[in-house]
Amino acid sequence: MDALTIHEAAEITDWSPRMLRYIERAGLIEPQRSGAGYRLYGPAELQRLRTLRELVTRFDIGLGEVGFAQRLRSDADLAVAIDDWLEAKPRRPQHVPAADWLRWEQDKHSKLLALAGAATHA
Amino acid sequence: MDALTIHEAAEITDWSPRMLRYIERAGLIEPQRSGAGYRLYGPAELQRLRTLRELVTRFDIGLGEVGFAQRLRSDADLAVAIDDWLEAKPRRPQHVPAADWLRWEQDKHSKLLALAGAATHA
DNA sequence: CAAACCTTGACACGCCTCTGGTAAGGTTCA
DNA sequence: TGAACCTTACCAGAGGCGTGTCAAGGTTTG
Repeated sequence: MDALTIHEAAEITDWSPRMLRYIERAGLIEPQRSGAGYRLYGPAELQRLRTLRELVTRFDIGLGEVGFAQRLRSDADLAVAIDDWLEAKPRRPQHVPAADWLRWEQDKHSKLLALAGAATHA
Repeated sequence: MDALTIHEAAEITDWSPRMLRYIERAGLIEPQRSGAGYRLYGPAELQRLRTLRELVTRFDIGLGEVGFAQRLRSDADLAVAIDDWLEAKPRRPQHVPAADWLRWEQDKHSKLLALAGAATHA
């Protein structure tokens, strides 16, 4: 059998068995199960566990962050909504050509100005 | 003067003054300051506050998430690293026999398996 | 069969987030 | 000047995260 049990996987990836279950519950790494329900970690999962550790320590992020990034790529509505909101910052992204930026910015403004107008009192 | 104080801005955006300060500390919306240090919210900030509220309630996310998305677009290294990790997700097609899958995995992660190889026992 | 695994569920603890307060002190303006 | 704002800096409390541990019970295997 080319798969490790949770304790074995934990040992060689330097996580604890507890954390392996936690990572699974976070939807990050979901190993196969044996007939009796035992978790079975194959080479791919082991590698992913190692790189996950490197990822979170290198950038000092949490598993929740990684899960959110995962959600971001599976939920297009969310990705678009957040991107729009961040884009609306009064800072011009460097990778957008000036002409495109301007036209896009005008579109956006026309939509928002109707709502924003009422707020300018003193 | 075309700018609101924190209490005024809070009232019309349906946040609390406390949360406006919190949102600022989270790096999401940083209003101008008056000479004496008073926060001054202009139309752009007010609109951004409203859309922020809609964003977090619609998708049930936290300010931390929005801040993380912001970090994601300003830190290319982070974005690439997370994207790579998510891309490497092992989706094992059910119709592929185990032996083929294993070889495919080895091709894909050939250099990584050198590290993982020691683990395949049991 | 018994040891040594595995499973889920729960309690616990420290730290962070979100949100509301309050206190001590500076600013604005009638 | 005094009321009514504003500022920062704390305390507080519920809830989530990261982690360990323990209990009750199923599985595997010598």
